[in-house]
Amino acid sequence: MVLFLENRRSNSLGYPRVRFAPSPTGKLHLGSARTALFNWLFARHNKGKMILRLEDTDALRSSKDFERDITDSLTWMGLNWDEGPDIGGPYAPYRQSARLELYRKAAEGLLSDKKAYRCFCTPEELSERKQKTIAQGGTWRYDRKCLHLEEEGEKRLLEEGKPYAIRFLVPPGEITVKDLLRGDIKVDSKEIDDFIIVRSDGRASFHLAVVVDDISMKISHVIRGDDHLTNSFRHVLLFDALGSPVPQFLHHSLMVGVDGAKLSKRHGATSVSDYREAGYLPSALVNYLALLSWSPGDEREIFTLEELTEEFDVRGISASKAVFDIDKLNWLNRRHIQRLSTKEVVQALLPFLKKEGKTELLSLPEEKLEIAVESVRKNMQTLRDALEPLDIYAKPAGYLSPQAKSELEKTENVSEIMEICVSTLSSESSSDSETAQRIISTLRNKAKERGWSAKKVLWPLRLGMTGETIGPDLVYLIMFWGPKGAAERIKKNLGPFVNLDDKEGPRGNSE
RNA sequence: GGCGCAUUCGUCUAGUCAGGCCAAGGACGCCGCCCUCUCAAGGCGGUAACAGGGGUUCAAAUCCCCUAUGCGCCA
Repeated sequence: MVLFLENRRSNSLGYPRVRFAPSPTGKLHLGSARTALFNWLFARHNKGKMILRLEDTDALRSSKDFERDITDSLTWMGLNWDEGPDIGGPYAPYRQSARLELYRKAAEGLLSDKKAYRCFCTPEELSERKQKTIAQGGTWRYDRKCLHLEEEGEKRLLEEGKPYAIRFLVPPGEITVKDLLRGDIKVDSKEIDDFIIVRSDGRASFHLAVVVDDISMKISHVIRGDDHLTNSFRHVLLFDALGSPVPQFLHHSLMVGVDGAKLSKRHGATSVSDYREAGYLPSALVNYLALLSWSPGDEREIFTLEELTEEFDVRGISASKAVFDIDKLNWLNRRHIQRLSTKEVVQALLPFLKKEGKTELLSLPEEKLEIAVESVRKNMQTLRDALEPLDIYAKPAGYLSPQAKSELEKTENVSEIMEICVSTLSSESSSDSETAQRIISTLRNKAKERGWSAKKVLWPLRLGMTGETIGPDLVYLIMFWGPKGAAERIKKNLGPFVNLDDKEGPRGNSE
């Protein structure tokens, strides 16, 4: 992407100040999380400050639960903030519901400076005039009917208590948004309506509130989604009208679903907490979100938050939309799980084991649980992927799945083979990895002596020990149960199938 | 409807600012092979793209113009 970097600081503090300003009207969305990440990386890389501001003026849709989900999710991802509603800061308060007075004052100031005016048009009147204009083939803009109200007329309407909105008087000329990714974006102000800054119910519009907050919180860089690009024209106007320098903008692309539409519920899980519960590591999610639209410029793909902080550069951000691809996230999650030690994987897994009520596994001695986890971790894409495979260690002996049974029925010399397995296992007693490996190679040799393939012995061994056709590597199974324990399991699982207590098996003792 | 932004393999992207190193590189996915007691994992290999059209130039994915498409915002 072409560069449009400027060193000019837009605040007077000499260090960058960025903000993440979610509305607590839903759980933290992946798209918002990506915006938060870009802000955070920008702040941390440039030794600036990250501000969390809650845009909670919509009392009906905002809730404390959502607020908690947002802060918990950010914290989980490792994205902290230097100022915010919970920790305060020099520009408090950090929630818009506590800043209404500021917006009211700003609106009054604009009104008395003649940079804004009262509009008494009702939605019905507006819609009627709009329809008419369109029917005549025109392009509708607010017609400034109320800008031209006689003083007397306005006074009368006010006295009557007629509700009014406050509109910003858009000055003529060209408006420029300076964007770090896209350069100078210009538009003729004729294209911009005299937009509403205070609604008829007295609430400040999004535009007014954001700009007033960004000014008073001395925000130097506004990093947000592409969907705000054309809103920024209005914001530039407001910064000017309020006598403030305009911050540097960066509008990153939107994250969309496979169908190209903005990522939403119908694409499946969309909140950070959904992914947390689905067994994704925060480091993997962060890595994935960063890699969507950002590239270090070389071929590296696996990054920790620390590495990203070090490497992050807005020049690496792409301006085009990014399709959310669960396959790549899965792959990255796998890689991040692989980077952990087995002890760390166990730790990450504990909440899931508890939640799923895996009490047999939770009551295992630490080293047994570690062997179990070690044996399944290479097949894990998500933490949840460990749950089902681990069940094999929780099941008591005395069971043969239909598939395992049918496999054993197909096996020739099954009694002889099982007898070899049991006697080999019984001759060892240590549960360490070397012993387990030695048992396997002994069995391989014994197969070879008889002119058999290794599979001829090892496959029935698996079936006999686990009662299942699929499961972890044999070495881990032997380590987990111990050689003697493994032999016992074979006897119990195969009890009704072959008589192993009888030293003279059906085919006789071949050793 | 107006305005704005975007457009390289199915997907994420490198390359575009400083035209030749690009018969376009990497990664995910997919396919195949190897490994192998199972399921996998892993290793190796393959597949596949400069939206279209004009121009500028000795040379264009890269510069200019037009068109198309997608998305966003405002109503």
